[in-house]
Amino acid sequence: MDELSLFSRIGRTISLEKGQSLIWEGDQSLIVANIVSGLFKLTTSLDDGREQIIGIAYPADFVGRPFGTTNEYTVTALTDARLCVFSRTDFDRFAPDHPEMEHKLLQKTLDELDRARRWMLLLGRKSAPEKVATFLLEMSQKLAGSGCDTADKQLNEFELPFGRQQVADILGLTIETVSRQLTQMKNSNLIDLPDRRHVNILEPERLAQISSAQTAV
Amino acid sequence: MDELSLFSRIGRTISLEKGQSLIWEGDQSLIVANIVSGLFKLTTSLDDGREQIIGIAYPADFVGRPFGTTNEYTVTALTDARLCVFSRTDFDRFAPDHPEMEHKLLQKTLDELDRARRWMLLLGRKSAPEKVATFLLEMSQKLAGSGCDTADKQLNEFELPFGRQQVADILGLTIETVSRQLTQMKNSNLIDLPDRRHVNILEPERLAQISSAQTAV
DNA sequence: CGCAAAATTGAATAGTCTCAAATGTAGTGG
DNA sequence: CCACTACATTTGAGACTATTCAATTTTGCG
Repeated sequence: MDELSLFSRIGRTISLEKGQSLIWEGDQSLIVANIVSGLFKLTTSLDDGREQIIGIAYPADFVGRPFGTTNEYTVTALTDARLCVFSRTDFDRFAPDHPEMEHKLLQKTLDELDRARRWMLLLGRKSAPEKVATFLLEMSQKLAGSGCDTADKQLNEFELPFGRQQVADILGLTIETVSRQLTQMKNSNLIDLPDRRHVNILEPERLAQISSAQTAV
Repeated sequence: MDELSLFSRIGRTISLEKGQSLIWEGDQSLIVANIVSGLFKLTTSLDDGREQIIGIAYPADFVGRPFGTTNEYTVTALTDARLCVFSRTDFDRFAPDHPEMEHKLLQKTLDELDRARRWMLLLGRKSAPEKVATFLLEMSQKLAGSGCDTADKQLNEFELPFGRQQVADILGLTIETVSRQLTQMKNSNLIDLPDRRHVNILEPERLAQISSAQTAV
């Protein structure tokens, strides 16, 4: 990310408080940004308020729509956060002259596309128990990657960075269904829920079975 | 696409018959390809056979996973088709030296990501009637873009390149539900279905209302 | 402690799916 | 040209899952 640090000079660092939005769906694409710290949700909504979380952005992730005129989604801070913001036109001019940066952005975008498409299978074809199980396993893997406590590939005890409604918006369910599935899993001793933000996976294998993981051939 | 034609020399053109697959989910990513002619579906499946179509690829589209080891989805021809195929390792070596090509690929990938995310809203939050209405409008727009008959922005009479089961796999519904929604729309005189592959949109505005299109602010 | 927000629980409903049967369509060979 | 077959689609009835709406409980915070 050498060139990115070079590029950083034409950007400016800003802070956002939890709940504030950086970009709105439907607005003109005026800025792009690199996340320095904090967690963001990317969302689209329907007129009547139904909302779908279409992505989560972590530190080092890139948000905004370069080379395009319109933002297709809203970007909102889930925690207090800091970003390095660039004007989109500056970025669009700068990028073609810095192929190494574009290459990295391409790789990130390809990864994001794979993730989005994997999630489409969940949204279109999985049942509520399958959705919740998949979500919990995915979170345990993602949060393990950040390397908090152990160097394990999976962390069975972790803090959820989302409220129940947000989990529902990620899975395409209602908050009530998410709640019911979680308590049911707790009652089956698959997981423990010490408080509403913490999850403890007691039986990862059984949870994986429930999640209908694709056959790793 | 000048550099692409240069690149084409290290690729070879192949033909696929309707129904044949070029790439399998879970397999190693050995090839990437440019579509010359024909239509493809990108799919992921669960163990028990449930399938989700996560994308459609048209001529000039790029398929396969560069800069990665595993294919996350299956690529299958929906019609007889021709492609220009490259070994992934060749492509991966070639690409970083051809920033203009990478730039175009980045733009395509960003567009794909936007489309995938828009579809996540449909899969996660829309009802069956909304899904079918959205699908019909999207198809009429996409097929109008190819410029068959008129230069209109929307073509109200068109041929569906999918069977009912494929429509179901695109929308995350069952074939029966798709069928019921279509006949219901036909009975309401919203659309006409001359034969099972042709659709005629009689009332685009009313269909747009049903589709719960996002507010274009 | 008391309040507002978040989460859980319950009962009833609606919507989609499942399973089964009937109908329609395209392609083949007589 | 027609009958026959295989396959795709439609239709129907019933079951079941997730939603809706309402009420209750829990949590975090001033």
